[in-house]
Amino acid sequence: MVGNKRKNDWTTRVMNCLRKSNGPMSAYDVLADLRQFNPKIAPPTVYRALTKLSEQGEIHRIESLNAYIACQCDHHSQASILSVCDDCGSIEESIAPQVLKAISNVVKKSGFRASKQVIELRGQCLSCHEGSAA
Amino acid sequence: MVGNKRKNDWTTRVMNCLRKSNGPMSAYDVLADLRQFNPKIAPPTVYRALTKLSEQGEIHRIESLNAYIACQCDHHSQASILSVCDDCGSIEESIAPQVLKAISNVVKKSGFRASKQVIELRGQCLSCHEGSAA
DNA sequence: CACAATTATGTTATAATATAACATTCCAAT
DNA sequence: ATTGGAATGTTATATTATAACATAATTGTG
Repeated sequence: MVGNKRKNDWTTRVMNCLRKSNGPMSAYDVLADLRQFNPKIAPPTVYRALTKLSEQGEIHRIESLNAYIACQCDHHSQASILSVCDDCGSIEESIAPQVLKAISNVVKKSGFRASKQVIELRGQCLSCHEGSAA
Repeated sequence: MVGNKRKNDWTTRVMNCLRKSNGPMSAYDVLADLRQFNPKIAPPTVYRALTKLSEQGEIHRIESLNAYIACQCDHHSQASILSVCDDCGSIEESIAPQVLKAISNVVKKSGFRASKQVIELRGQCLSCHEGSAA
């Protein structure tokens, strides 16, 4: 085969699973879902797929939730802000060039070389706070 | 008692433990350390203390490491950038008003209300990359 | 092709992180 | 002293993740 891709492998199935999901899934949520294809599938298979997809920027690991979500934009491999609604669990992904710029301005001073950025917001989405007292 | 503080409780001991540490500690690292005061101490005690200290801004939970570190600045409760060196494990904390501003500009548009920001960088600190090919 | 080398996948077991649920103690207010 | 609430202790278990090794598929080379 020419590329490094194969049809119907677990990586593809994990990707499909996350795309079908309305929200973030834990690795074990994904595992449960994949049992439909093979009831004997084990955690390492899922984690390997999640790692690969994450490296490729096709999914995001939400560090503050220990959960995973399909990248919602086309800017794979570009850092984004993940806004997690603590009420409804929805995730919003924002492309954030201004934030990346601001971050690079800050760490430039100290000489730190970032290979990865984690930017997550926890709070309430618009529809969960509008009309409420909070 | 007047305030809500007590001397020599576990919260204080956890705080001291993290302050003495050179770097981030896992909850179980802290647990092991606290066994010197009471060999029978159990995880919930440590997690309760970590939660309380975290809410007060006296320590930071590093989400991408599942570890904890004493706040290194005096700006408790203000979001900061945590730069994690993947080579030596050191953590650098930067106060980041520009970043907070940039983030607020981004999410303002969508109506998301952030109650907490997680901003973490993974990479190499200055002393770990200077003089190296990378 | 035969074979070795490499990479991917499967499998078993266990490590590491975190919390639920309930019991007990402490202490303040009545 | 009693009660009510908060903090702490205790037991058990849930959740997340990886180590270590086995097997199979793929590729490169003579």
